[in-house]
Amino acid sequence: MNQGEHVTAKTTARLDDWRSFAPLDLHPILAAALDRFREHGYHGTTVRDVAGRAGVSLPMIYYRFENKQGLLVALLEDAMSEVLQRARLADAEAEGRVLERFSNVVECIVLHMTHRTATAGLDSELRYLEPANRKKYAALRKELEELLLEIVEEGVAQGLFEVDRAPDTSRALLGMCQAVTGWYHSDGPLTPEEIADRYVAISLRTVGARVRPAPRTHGH
Amino acid sequence: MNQGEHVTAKTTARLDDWRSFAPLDLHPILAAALDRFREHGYHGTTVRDVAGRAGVSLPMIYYRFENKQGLLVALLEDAMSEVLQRARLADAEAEGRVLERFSNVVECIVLHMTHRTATAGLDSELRYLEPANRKKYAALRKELEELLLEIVEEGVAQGLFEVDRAPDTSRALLGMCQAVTGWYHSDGPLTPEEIADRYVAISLRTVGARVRPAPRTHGH
DNA sequence: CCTACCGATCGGTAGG
DNA sequence: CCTACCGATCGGTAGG
Repeated sequence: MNQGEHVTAKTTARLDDWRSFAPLDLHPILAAALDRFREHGYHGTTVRDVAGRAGVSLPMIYYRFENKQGLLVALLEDAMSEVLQRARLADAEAEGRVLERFSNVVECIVLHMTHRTATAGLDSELRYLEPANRKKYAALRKELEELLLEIVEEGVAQGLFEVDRAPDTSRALLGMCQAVTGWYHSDGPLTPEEIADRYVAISLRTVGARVRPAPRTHGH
Repeated sequence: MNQGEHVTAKTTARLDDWRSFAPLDLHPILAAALDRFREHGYHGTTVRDVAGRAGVSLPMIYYRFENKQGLLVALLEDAMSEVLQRARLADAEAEGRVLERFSNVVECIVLHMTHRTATAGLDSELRYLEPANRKKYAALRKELEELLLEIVEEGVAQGLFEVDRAPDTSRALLGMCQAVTGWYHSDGPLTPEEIADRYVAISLRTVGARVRPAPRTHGH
């Protein structure tokens, strides 16, 4: 069962600032797989394509990874682990102030969708994961959903937010953020930071936030 | 170049009530293709799979449709045409009352995402369309986006809605609705109508609608 | 509207 | 007996 040293995830570097995004430091094979999956989808990509683009032999892929599925698993889990880690930092930084917790987490998620569009956009390929792999990924995503839900519920409890149903609302918000990967391009008119700010404002309305925080400006 | 009588779209029946959804009356080949595309994706589906499930020979597929791409094109354009047609009816029914126009259109879009989850969920396969086909589909979708945007802008103009940027907000709303196809199941706890109602409420907050008399605590 | 096929390529693995 | 690979090819299947 256990063979060699397959690269699974753990490509993510240590994070100290949840707002800063260094270029993804992926194994060349994963970088190639990501590129092809984004362009042709999981099933539209051949392992030979990946090998060719990575400049390695096809057997090399199977030496480093269990199989084609292993490539998708590594990319998906890497991305989800990273955004989850960032979201927890963003949350913690607010030191319990609900409005700021909410704003930080939404900002962080949208920054992830823009700075990490390629990996974040792989979310739609999740259905091609084998059941065991999907379960692991779903568990990670559920943690993110529950973090946001908990914040929304706390906001309601404190009378700062007004929503009819917190679970529906937080799920809707997450879907709204995820959809950014469908249209964002790094050469578009808006920076990731601008988009994140706008989505924070939109999200605050969605939860019926009573107090509007002073607009944040991004200096240089 | 031109051969036979290819089924393109036009499977949609005439609509008189935008809230009622009859079962999709798809050509058996398209129904089979839809089933396989949903389960394995476009590239994960073989034309032989489709033939087998439809109970026809593989060449029969190519007799009725131009190629594999033609199956996806027909399904995608059919679905988008239908929701667009419904949205226009939903809009017209409000006879210019902005709050109702907005509520109707959002309700209608969410009803589409739930009653038509299979076809609506094919949206993520749009990137596999050849450029010419994608352009046609994108044009249809843009009409829906612009309908919603126009309503949001009118609401702002009339002082009924409060948003920072109408284009961002309406795009975010559409993404929020589209995401419903990712989790909705007909055997879940909520009916399409219940989900639509909840999304209307959420969306009204998102546009800052003065849906009920604002609590007059102090001046604003 | 079927049988019979094609050029090429699929994901994955052999021996060395 | 391990690692990092190679050229060649496996049994089957792809869209047409």
